[in-house]
Amino acid sequence: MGLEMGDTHRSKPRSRRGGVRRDPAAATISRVADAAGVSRATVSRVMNGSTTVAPELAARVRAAAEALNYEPSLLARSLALGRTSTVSLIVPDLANPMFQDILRGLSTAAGAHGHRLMVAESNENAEAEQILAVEARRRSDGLVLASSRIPEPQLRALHERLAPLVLLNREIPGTAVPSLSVDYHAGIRAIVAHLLGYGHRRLVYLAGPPASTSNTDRLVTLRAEAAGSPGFHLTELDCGSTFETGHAAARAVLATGATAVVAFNDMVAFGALSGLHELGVSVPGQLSITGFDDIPFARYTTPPLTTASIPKNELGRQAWERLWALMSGAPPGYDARFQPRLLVRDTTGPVRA
Amino acid sequence: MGLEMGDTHRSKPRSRRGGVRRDPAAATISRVADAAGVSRATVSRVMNGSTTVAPELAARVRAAAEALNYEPSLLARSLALGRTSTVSLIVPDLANPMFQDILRGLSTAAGAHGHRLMVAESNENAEAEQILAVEARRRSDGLVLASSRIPEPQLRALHERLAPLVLLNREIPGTAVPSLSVDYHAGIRAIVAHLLGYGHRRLVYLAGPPASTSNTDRLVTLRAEAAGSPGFHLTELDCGSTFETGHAAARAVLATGATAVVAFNDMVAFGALSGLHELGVSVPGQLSITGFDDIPFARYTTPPLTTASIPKNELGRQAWERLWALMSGAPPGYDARFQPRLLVRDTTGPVRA
DNA sequence: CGGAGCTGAGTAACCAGTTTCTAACAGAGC
DNA sequence: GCTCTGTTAGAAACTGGTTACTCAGCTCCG
Repeated sequence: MGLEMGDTHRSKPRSRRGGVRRDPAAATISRVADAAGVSRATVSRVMNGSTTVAPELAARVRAAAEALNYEPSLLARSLALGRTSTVSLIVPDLANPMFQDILRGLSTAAGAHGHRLMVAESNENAEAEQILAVEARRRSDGLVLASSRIPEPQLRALHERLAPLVLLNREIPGTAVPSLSVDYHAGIRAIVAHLLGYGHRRLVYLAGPPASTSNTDRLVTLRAEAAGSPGFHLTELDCGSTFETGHAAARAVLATGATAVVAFNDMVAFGALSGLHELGVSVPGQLSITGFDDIPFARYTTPPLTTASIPKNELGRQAWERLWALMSGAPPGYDARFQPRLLVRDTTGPVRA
Repeated sequence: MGLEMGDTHRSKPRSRRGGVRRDPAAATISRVADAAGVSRATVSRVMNGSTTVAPELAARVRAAAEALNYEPSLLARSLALGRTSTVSLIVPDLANPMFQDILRGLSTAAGAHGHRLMVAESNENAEAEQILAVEARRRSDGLVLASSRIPEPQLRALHERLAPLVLLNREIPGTAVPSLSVDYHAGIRAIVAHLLGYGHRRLVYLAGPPASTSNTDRLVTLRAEAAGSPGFHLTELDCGSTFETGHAAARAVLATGATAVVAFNDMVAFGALSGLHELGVSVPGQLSITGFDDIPFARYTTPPLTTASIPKNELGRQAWERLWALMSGAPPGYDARFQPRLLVRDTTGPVRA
């Protein structure tokens, strides 16, 4: 049975009046309906697998769609359905492998539920992040903010516009916004205990971006530990979150006279390691270094990096679960705070006698 | 002048009949129009900065929009305008910093023209990439495929559906699809010349993903060089494109008896460097290693990596230019093939006597 | 043989915007 | 004072889909 170019149900002649200049050859549902000699409703039913269409009619519609290379407009579909089947993730720095693992976990979980992930990067810029967040949210059904740098007051003012919203490594106290985080306090305590155990008493902290709340967490704990242990001396050095900043800090680190370096994260630790190596400093002989996150290459540095591992993939996966619950009206799970696991590798050792 | 909750132009009562369950409190253009006592057309004009609205009316509309927290639906807007002001980028592996630089260049350039970038990752999977490409393209106004792993026949069959399309490190001969690429042949020749200059004659190539055309390019050139230089012996080792695969190849590299390693890219080189170090091999004393791409941390490895640098940011920026030309009907620029620049750092040295 | 029940497909309302056309009104010119 | 013209804003068509409602036609049963 061939295609009948039936006239019966032709939609009213398109006068192209209020229209927009647009590809006139583009296949739309109306064109397919005309070609198959059925109504738009029937085409829609066939395309969506409704069973209430006679097999022979359905075949004709499918043939027409095929012949015209028809693909339903996702835009129109989303508008009609009121959902895009898309969720967004915003991260401060895509270059940080930590966020990539989160991204993968989220993307995979979302994909398994038929949702696509859109990713945007704020480049550590809180202003840009706010704009991005609002816009990304408007184009999708839900939003995940990872390590948001948006200051608390703005975030608090914004969170209703962003819902359904899930936060990673961030929370808004007093609201119901689901939050998944890492216990940086515990991680830092483990690192400090490890270093103290090796006899280190003079530590230097390479601080991350000031807008990072997880940086604040680390700092608070370090100061508390320093205050609580007699003989423990802590120096703080403003650094950043990248190789470059870590590398650039090497000389300043040496100047502090510290015997161990607690870096904001693995990238900074790696940069510092490289910088110190260039200065002829042996690690861990002269100086111990720790990172944080356990990004993939941490175990391949020379020497392999002692760091605190966090469940990045799991953060992404559970972020999806919370978001999905929110979107489908179910109660989201309880907030979770993951405990980092100290991985002792070879950048830490006994303090030099 | 306050808000008049005028009734005059109220749109016909919404019977919620054909409708979808949806947030009934959501601010729409109709609601704003009602609140301001004007028509939807007027609200639209005000929101888009049309000057043909009386200032006092415009103010009333703005006040109403403000009061209702109105934000135009990007979906509806895109549908009506026939454009989304969004472009998509698909990469095989977001974890590769090389793609991040491309991403940044593209994102920045697109942003400067009021366009947003959506990113998706194919995980080196050609099947997934095809699906992603089609879907991403349908949600945006244009598409950039970076180092596409889609086999030539499929890509050729697909390229019209994907237009406007720009390819990075890939081309479809005989079509008008703009393509920006890196001259891997030249890069490899430079690397080989450098190694031969140091006296190396036995080289091993750590091959990248088989689906990567740039891997094929490298391989072709290496074989040609080997065939053309008497005494030049080449071994090929299947590897991959990540730290892990490079690391895992270390033992096999040693077994070849080669004096120099040409790695597919910097990540593989880094992994191999780490693996060799663990085996007690000194670089470049016993073995020289080269990478490719010059990703940010290449200069921070121990020792810093000799590699071929490519203009990643520029690839992204020019990809936008080509795409923008395509979208606005202008002639895209000529295809360009960028010449890598050899960066001699410290992982290469004279062959051991 | 007629009415109830079921099935299948069309009609039209709807999503939330933009834009063309048109009508009302005001001011200018004769 | 009347017509012509220019502005302004509303009505309605349009983007491309989905779906509630309706109705025609068939089957089945009393």
